[in-house]
Amino acid sequence: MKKKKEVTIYDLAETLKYSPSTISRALNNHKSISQKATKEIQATARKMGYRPNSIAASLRNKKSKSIGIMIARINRPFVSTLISGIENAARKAGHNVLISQSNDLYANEVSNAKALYDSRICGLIVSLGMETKSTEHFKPFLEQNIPIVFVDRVPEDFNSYRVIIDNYSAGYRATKHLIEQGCERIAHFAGAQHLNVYNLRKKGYVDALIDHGLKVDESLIIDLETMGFEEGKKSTKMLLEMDNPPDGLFSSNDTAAVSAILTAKEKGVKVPEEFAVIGFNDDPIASIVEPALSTVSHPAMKMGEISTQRILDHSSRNLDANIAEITMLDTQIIVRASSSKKSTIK
Amino acid sequence: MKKKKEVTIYDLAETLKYSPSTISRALNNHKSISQKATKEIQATARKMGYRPNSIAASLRNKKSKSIGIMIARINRPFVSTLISGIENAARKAGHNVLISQSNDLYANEVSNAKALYDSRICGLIVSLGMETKSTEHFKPFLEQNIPIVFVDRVPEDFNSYRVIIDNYSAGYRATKHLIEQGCERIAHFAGAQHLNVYNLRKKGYVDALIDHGLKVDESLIIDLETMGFEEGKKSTKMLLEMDNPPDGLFSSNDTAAVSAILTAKEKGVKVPEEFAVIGFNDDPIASIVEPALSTVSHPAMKMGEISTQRILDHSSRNLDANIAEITMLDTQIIVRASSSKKSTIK
DNA sequence: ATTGTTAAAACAATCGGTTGCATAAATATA
DNA sequence: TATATTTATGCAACCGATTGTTTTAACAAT
Repeated sequence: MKKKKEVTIYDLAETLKYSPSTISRALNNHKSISQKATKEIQATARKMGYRPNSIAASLRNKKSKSIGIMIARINRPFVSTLISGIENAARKAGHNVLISQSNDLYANEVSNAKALYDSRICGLIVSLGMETKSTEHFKPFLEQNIPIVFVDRVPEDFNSYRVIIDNYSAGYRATKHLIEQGCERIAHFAGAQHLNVYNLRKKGYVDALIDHGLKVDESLIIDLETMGFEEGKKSTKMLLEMDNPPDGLFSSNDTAAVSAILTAKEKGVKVPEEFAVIGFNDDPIASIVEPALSTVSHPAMKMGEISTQRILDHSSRNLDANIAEITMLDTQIIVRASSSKKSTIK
Repeated sequence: MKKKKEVTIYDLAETLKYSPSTISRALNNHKSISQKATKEIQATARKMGYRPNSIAASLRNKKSKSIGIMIARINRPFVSTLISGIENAARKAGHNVLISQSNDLYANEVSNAKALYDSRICGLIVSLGMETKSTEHFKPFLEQNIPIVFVDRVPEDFNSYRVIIDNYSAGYRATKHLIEQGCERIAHFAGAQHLNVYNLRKKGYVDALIDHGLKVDESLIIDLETMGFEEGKKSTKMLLEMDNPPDGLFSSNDTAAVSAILTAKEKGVKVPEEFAVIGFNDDPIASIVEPALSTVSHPAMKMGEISTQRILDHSSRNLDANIAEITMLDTQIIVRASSSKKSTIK
């Protein structure tokens, strides 16, 4: 219960017979303070165990050095890696990282936005939840010129920074890869279509089929709601029990893709020979499942770093938050055994 | 660049002809303010778009409503789930969560501790990094009566809250399980021995062998430094190429256990018949590998929630941080195919 | 009508830095 | 030597909420 008294700039001022303003400036290496005084003050600060109170500074500056994160769930490989990238970059720049997760509930997203706003974060990084269709709750940030960076799952209609991958191209290339492996009836696990990531992947898939002279069969396209394991399993069963089952599958995530592989094997359908599969994300499970899952890799860590950079730049250059700078990153098709009908890539 | 002016309690005071103190009390539902005034003030606050400035409150209260987290790496299944649990519980209580990762570097851990301290967090949740042997950098928190909760990887010599699992018992039971399945020469992948989690698991392993009349062969115990995939692979090869190879393996994490399974299969060694394997953590890869990996499950989410609760309780009941309350949670042996030599559990 | 009691609201200090402006001291210029 | 200029430091207001201590008002008791 006895707390050691904190050392403040006032204590330093008294000890050193300087004014608090001089102490403050010296600690911040302000040029208008003499070398001698600066050195002396910093040395004494260290000696006396001075620790800056960043809350006080934030209040005065009307802005904290904290970056807020809003995501649906932290414990997803992609998301946790994204956060890791954000944290690394932020920490290096002397910023803190505040996280909040919505658990995919819109109401939580709204209240988290409020909480982060009240914390006077200097920037916000968001990947939308499944339920989110409105973006009203982000407006207050722009009104205070607090930059928002949308990552991966971005809204269509909101003017701000975006750090994304080319989902259309990724979907197109993943599908093309299956076609090149000789697939002729390719199914697709599509996610919730109001989320642009899933929507664009599906578009890429459809266009790839068309461009290669394959017909688009709506019965092979399944909009999985959660893209979860059980859902994938059920849909795979359904697909494989069709009169004219597919010989390939492009799943918009790895979880569903892995469940498809396991389900196919259970049913005695050979992967990739009779059923080639490619997923999306390159989660750890992708390299463990047998046959190993071909997939599309996301530069998650890099996306986090870039998002942070956007915010830091915005703050330091005093930009207007009401802009729309889009950063689109490359994805990579990772070919593993689950789709290798022709080559003998393991 | 044009920012909308923030509404403060002073604006409300002026509009409503009340003093700022009355406004503040009314907004906090203080009993000394009349029902009528409280209602009127809260209504106007809403109408005028008032948002509390939690920074100002923190400064005045000398304490923020933020819980700090220090971990080695965010993008690990156990850690991200732990954080998820912390965040859920904290958010529910109106607290923010500040994260920091050390990437397993001691220097980072020290500087992150400083940064969090400067942010005047109201509590700290820590899982130690691989390199950490000293705990000096945590002392300042206790001096300010800021509670520290160590989770999972806890120090031996630091008096504070701990939320842990019974690693000794888990190690003992995991090993016993292999013995019951008929294993007679059981190897062990042990982690860095200065970390108590690995140390205790090893102790449990050793004692289980002894208690069941098996001899402890030091050549079967390998202290993997990072417990990573490649390291596991190399060590598994080494083990299986011994003159008298082991017929079972208890690995202190799933990553190394999975690599062992894959390596054994590559070498034509049958799992579990010739080489039964059990891991630790119940990562997603454990259920995907074939044969599915038996393992020990951690209640990661719950550990996060409990840790948060410790901090909230501490703050609300104004306790002394210099105490050592230990919460030990149960683990569960999850039996899957990789260790099922006898039964036919899938 | 006077004093006592209670309820409601105001006053003013405080938290710990930051910063525009004023002032003092030191140096340069005329 | 007097004045202009530069350099270094101090003064004081400010950020926005909180809270112990009055003060004021309203009502009850005598």
